[in-house]
Amino acid sequence: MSAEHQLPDEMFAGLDRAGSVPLYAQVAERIEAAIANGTLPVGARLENEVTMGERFQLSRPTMRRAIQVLVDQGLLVRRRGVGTQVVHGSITRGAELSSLYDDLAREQRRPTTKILSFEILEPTADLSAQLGLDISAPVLHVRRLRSADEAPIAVLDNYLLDPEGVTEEALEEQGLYELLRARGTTLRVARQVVGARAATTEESRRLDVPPGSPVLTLHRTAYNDSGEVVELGRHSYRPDRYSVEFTVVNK
Amino acid sequence: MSAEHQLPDEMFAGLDRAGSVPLYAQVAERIEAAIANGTLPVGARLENEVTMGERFQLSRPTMRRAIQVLVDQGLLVRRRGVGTQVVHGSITRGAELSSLYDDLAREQRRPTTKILSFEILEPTADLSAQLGLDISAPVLHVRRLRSADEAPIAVLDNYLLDPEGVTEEALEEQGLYELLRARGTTLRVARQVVGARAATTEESRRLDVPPGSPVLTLHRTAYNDSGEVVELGRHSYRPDRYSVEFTVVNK
DNA sequence: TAGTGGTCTAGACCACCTC
DNA sequence: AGGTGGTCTAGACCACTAA
Repeated sequence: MSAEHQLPDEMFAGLDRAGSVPLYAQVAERIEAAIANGTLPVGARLENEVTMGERFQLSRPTMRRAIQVLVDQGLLVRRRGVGTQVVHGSITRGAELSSLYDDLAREQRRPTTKILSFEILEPTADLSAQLGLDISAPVLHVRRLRSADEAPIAVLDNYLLDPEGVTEEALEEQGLYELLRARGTTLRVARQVVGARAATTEESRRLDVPPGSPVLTLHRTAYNDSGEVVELGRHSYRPDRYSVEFTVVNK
Repeated sequence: MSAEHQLPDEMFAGLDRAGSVPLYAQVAERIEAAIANGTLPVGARLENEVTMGERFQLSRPTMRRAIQVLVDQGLLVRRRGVGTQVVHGSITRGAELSSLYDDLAREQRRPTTKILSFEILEPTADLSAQLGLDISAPVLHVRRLRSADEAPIAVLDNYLLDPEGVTEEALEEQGLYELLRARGTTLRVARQVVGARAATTEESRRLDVPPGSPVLTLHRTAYNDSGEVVELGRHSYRPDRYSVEFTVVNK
């Protein structure tokens, strides 16, 4: 049906085999760039993976892995016996394990944070019940107001199971997740639930919306690379200023 | 730190090498089951991949692939030099490319559907603008009310770019996605945006909630395995009865 | 029938972490 | 130093699609 799309030779030259970036990642980047800049238009059918592997001077498994990265991102679709094609429509990144602060910074807006409260909670049965988690040591609870370009966006409640190294001053400056990275805590997995409800009176005041108007809620449980819970998020967003976007791929 | 967890020999026996289910998928299923039934408790460290591969009589790449499936699902975390561990906390599946109907059926509730409207829309500039897509052929628009156990859950607006084979009667019986599968349309990728807003007057009547109360909205664009748009969804959920859940993995 | 992607093997070498 | 996962190779055979 659709003709095969030939890519220029330049694209296949000069992979860095010595550096620390894996070859499959370098190749995936190049193909993604080709899609982004129109070299590979939407709907185009790519050369087959064997030929592309030869042009990159890569083995077939490595070439396949590069393509798979983009399939998992929802940029390409593959069919046995047919080929690989670029998905139609604008390219949007899926949900990432980043914070709202990172999201806004990426979009070139000026995010600001105001700390509303900053306190250590003692481990009680009540707290465990409220968080749905067995709490056995003091927990840091932070409530913040996140704005962009002076406009309020979200009220963020976060519970840190290990408060070490997190200060009120640092939080004013950078995102919580950036702070955790700096501390050596790596977040590997997060489970998120998105819902909606009416704003509480405090939320309506903070977000400058009428009492009882809708807010978008996001509950997040984040795990470190040992699989332990390190952080809980309970966030409320102004729905006219924020929404949650993600891509789903059928395997 | 944490001791290695030994798995019973039975678990490694009897893979089906002749059937159509890939070996890596069979192995992933077994490990997932072991996590689900407590054979592999949360936080447990697995044997290393080489040993497990030998016990399954699999090559290392195949064993790795099986493990990677579960890492991508957020069930396992891996660290070089350390090992593979089970993530703490309850196991929840990530967002899948399924419909609300499928979700409810999986949870053993009795989903019902009432068709509110069923019409073919002619391709006009207005429609293209409304859907944010270039519409050049007639489109099927369906509005449905989805309930479970008699309680209304969602108002579903769907736009099918190729209406062939979809009838009002069939939609009463089965989910839209099931119907599309039966027609030979496979949905491969979907981009989704979750938001919130106040219910319209119709929504408040249909969902039996006060006018202006919050609804959770989900916009979905679904693509077939040629990467073409096949369906658009514009859904409004009663937020006390539905939320969107997904897992994010940092790579 | 020819061409495509999907699966699987049996190695190799390396980077990283812990002791 | 020893053990872990991460990357890469060079093949093989198969399932599916389209002409």
